[in-house]
Formats: sequence, C-alpha cells, structure tokens
Amino acid sequence: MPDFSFKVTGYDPFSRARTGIISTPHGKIETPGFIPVGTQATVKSLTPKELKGLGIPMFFVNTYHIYLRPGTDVIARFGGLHKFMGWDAPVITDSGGFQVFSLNRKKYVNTAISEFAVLDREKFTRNGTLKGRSDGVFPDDYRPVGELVRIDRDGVSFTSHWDGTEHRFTPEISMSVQNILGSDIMIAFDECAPYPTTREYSAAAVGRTHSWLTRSIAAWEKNNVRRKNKPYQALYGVVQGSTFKDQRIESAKFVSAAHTDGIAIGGVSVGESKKEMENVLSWCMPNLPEDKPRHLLGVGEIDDIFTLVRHGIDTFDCVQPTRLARMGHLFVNNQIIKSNNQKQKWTIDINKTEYKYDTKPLDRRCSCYTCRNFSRSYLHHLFRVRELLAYRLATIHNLCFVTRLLAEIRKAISRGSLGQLERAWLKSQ
RNA sequence: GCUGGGAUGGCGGAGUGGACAAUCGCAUCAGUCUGUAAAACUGACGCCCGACAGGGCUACCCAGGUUCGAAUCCUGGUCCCAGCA
Repeated sequence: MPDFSFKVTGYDPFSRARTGIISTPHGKIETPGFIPVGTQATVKSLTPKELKGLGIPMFFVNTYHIYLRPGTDVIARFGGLHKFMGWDAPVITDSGGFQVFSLNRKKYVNTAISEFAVLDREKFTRNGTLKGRSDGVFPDDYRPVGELVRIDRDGVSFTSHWDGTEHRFTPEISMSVQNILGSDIMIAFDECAPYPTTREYSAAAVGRTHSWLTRSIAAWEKNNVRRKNKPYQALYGVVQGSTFKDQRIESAKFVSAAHTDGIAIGGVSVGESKKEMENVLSWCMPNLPEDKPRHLLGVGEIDDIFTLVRHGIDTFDCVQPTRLARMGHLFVNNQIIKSNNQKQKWTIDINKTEYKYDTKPLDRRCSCYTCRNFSRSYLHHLFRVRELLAYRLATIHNLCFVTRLLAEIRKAISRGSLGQLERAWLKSQ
C-alpha cells in the first residue's frame, strides 16, 4: 500500500525553492502547494467537487473543532473524515495547538456587575476585548475571565467556545483524535506562543512543544500498529521558538532529528512583522532535512507566498483567501492597489459603491467560473444584499487565483525563473 | 365634521424640562483580517475649525410663549393616522 513519500523534483538555482510531490494514501500533492483551510470539515461554502475543479489537492481540518462538534464518535461511524465529508483526496489535520493561541485572548467582565455578566457595551468590543486597550491594561473593577485555555506541562485544558464545557488536550489525546479522523497528514500537538512574548516564556513553550512531540510520536506509532489495514497516517512535528534565533535553530534541529514524515513550522503570522517572519524562516530552513516535506502553518498572503517558497517551504495553509473572499475582498491580477499605509494589496473590495455599475468581470484574465459568468456589478449586488451565492462565487475566485499562482510558481521553479516571477508580482514601490 | 393618537437626524425608532448634537437598529463611509470563537470585527456618521484636547454654528413639523434653561411644558397653525359620523 502506498504509504507516504516525498520526492523533490527540481530546485530553483537562485534560492532554496524546490518543486516536489507528496504522495499520500488518498493522492498526491504537487509542491509548492497551497492548502486551503476547512476548519469544520468544510472549506466554507464549496463542495468537494468544486474544490477538485479548482485544483485543490488537500485541505486542512481542525482537530479541536471536530472533536467538539460533531465529536469523534460521529466521525468514527464513518471510519474517518474522508467518508464523512465526501472527500476522497488527502486531508491534513491540525493538532489543536493553534487554539492554545487563538482561544487564549483575554476577555473582560465588570465584576461589580456580575461574574459572568454580559459585557459592558461601552467598554468592550463585541468580541469581549477591551476597547482601545490592546496593552491588556484594564480598570480595577474588571478582571479577565473566560480565558478559554489553561496550559500545563502535561497538556492544555480548554473551555469549549460553543457551550463552556471543559475539555482536555494532551499529545496522546490529539493523536488519538486525529487517528479517528483518519487524516493523511497529522500535526503533532504543539503550543503556539503569543506574540510578543518573552524569551523565557517562548523557551518554556518550545520545551513543552518538544516534549509533546516525543509523546505524540510514541502515541502515533502505537496507533499505526493498531490500524493495520487502514491507510497510513503521516506525522509532522512542529518547530516553535517565536522570534528568537537560538530557540528557532534549536527547535528546528530537535524536530528534524525526530522520527516524523515531515516538518511544520508554527508560531508565525501571529502578529510579528513580515521581516521577522522571514528571519524565522531563514533560521529554521537550513536546519531542516532536505528529504522531508516542510509545511508552514498559517501563512499565505500573496507576498508571503513568494517569501516562503524562496525559503524552501513545500506546503502552507492559510485562511486568508477564503476569509477575504467572504468579506468581499477579491483578488485581482496585475492590479496593484496600495492601501493607506502603502502596503501592497492584491484585492479589490467588491462592496464599494464604485462597482455598482461595473459591468466588467472581476478579472478579465481569470478563467474561473465566477469571472467567466458574472460581472463586478452582480457580485457587488450579491454582497450588498448578503446573498449566499456571493460567498460561493467569491471563494471560487480567490481559491482559483491562489491555486493558479502556485501553478505558475512551480513552473517558474522548474524553469529557473522564480525570481522574475516574483519581481513581476511584487512590483512594489 | 367630531373624538383620540402622532409629527425626532438618509430610514426605522428611543427620549418627554438641564447629564442631548440627541440611546439603539438599518443604511452609508473608512479600516482590519495570515495553523478560522469570522457570511466577522472596529471606527466615523448635522455643518465648520482642529492631529488630539476641544471650540463655533444650526437643529427634534411651523409660529409664538413660559423658564436661568425646551426635542421635552403652554397657545395657535399645518400635515398624518385610527375610531365615530
């Protein structure tokens, strides 16, 4: 049975970029490849058939979310996510490690009113964060509550964001849940530290991540023995270390030495600058083995894509294309728009009134279903009235856009013209 | 025609003597979004000056009036709605 393999098929002569093919029991992934996120066992708004039509090779499902809803007992009845979702191509599952970060944001409540009071609207955003206080300072009457995450040496306790029930994740639990999910690629349970953080905290998080990797591997090996006739599940270890060079290098070496099928880099795109993120890559990548695939967790803005490919990343996942699509921010080729802060953008906001009478397609050069059949005016209308089709057409377009960019990148690497392609796309200033 | 109710910012709709340039929702405008607590969130939203603090002007149907002070009370109009003729 074809287990899991990775073959490098070409190198860019001017950078660390490379092309390759990842083989899994459910199919192959050409690299560098973009992996869209389908947190709740669906890439929001699209069918598996549509995803395949867009050339999506694999998508990313979140173990934490599926564990909570619908629950592993449901997935077990289907023998795994593939059958449950009606998707027969590869699936990668996250470990729940990112929720250690994302669910850990502080919320506040006025204790003078009530322990669990509805948040004071004057002082709080609807998300429960304090208005105008990104520094975390809050008045005496207020104390942080609803921290949904408590981390200890052994694992992490979560309060469900759905119903407030308590749950515990450890490396063993994460592995066993992912085992039931039956993903082709699993991610070892890790801790994604917040940014900014102290050198000391980050070191502790790296320590936990490493010890959890060792435990993840042990659990994984046991599970693989038990699985017998079931498809092989690959495991990726996660490199952490925030923006500290020595910690990143140490972590890269540790994870590289571990017995895994691939390596993921985590703890980036959590608030640090793009320059810092590139630094992290430059510290990690030279310390990773050539023969294992490398995944970058949670990165994928257009300019980032070139950065990560140049540094030798093979796959990466990101919510950006699908989330922006649902917000009406649609990728447009060769149209460079600068926002107020002079940051380069590749999207137009179809909600803007300027598109009301725009009978042109979104992107004349795009051959996706959306661009072939609909005008900007129609898309503008669908978004303004919040019709469901808006999200579908937008997601189709944005995913098509990114997928096509990656195809161009693979071609450019094999031709040795990646640098030119990047310059053409990032003709900034 | 009589009786009762009502007219508030682009719209809906609070407020019923000072904390009101006026809660809130919608709409509008601007911004944010990177392993998705996200079909989300944040901010602005009468006019003018100001980077901010703040200041000035005009405002709650119209016209008078009471009051230190009126969107709020009184008088007279105009218009709208409901019931009865």
